Amino acid sequence: MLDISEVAQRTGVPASTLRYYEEKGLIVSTGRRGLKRIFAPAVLDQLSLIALGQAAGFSLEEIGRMFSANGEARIDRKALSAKADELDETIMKLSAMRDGLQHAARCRAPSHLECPTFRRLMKLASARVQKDNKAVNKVRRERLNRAVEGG
Amino acid sequence: MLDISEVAQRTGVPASTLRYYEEKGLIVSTGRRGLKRIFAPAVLDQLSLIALGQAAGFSLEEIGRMFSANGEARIDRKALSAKADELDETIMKLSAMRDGLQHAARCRAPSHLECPTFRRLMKLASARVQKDNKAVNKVRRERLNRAVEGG
DNA sequence: GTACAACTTCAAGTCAGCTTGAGGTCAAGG
DNA sequence: CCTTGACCTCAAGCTGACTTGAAGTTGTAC
Repeated sequence: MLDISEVAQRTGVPASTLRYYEEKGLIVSTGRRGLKRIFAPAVLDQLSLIALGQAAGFSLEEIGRMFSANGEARIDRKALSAKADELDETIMKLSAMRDGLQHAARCRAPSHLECPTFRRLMKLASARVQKDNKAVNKVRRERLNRAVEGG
Repeated sequence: MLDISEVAQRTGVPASTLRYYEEKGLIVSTGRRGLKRIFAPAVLDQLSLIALGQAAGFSLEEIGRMFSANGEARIDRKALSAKADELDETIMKLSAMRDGLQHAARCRAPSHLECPTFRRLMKLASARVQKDNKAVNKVRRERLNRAVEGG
């Protein structure tokens, strides 16, 4: 049985975040000693699972829907497979981007704006940047770096 | 010369966003007719460039640093190449994730938590999920979908 | 038995990338 | 000349994932 600071120390997840996750139903504490939360060691696995989900680009809400908060993280295999497919699509798109950027870096056109390949990429990127924009971005790559560091 | 609604219509970027981008120095309007902004057609390219950058996962700030706001978007080839490499790393990591998820979906272990491959993945993902977490996530895949739609 | 460090709750703040709303201006058409 | 609607500004609001701070509680060491 672990107290919150032990969990924090072992996982690198701050205590404030652990409380937040519990509030959101992503993890559970198995009891209290006075006021203080007590966690079962299984929570460590839970947290790894959450980190995995985040690194794969899923929101906490999605992660919450993927598996239960009590130690027994039973993931629906169909859902997992669907997520893998989603990820695969993302990967293919990012690959196209990467290739475009690489081309632009090598390309000898006087300006990227005059490089046909670069323009094609730009066109792709600007196609249908419609409404329904909402939240944010950025952390993802950082989180990924921390998560899978070393490949 | 285009007014803001024409730019909005042609690019799918809302007027409010265009004003926001101008405020942030990502684009420039070439003048005013009365109060109303006037844009040079070059802004359309600018906006494509911004969309491209966002789709590749860069923040507006990074994008701003990569090229100037006036039509002449001269991108440093070295920076481009570096970004491509960054993207490549991201892709490799996401690929590892995808493979892990696929494995977990097929794997016959009673619970994913008992599947060695899945555990290895989790370990990777949870390694060094340290401090310095900040902003958000999520939109990225969506934005990418809009941006590169159709691969 | 008392000090104190470590916990607790709850409300508010942060960040990016925008959107929304109130209230104001002004060029063009009738 | 006057109306109108598209534009303007500025401030505030929104989402997700947390963090921070104030104020209260408490197991443990002395």
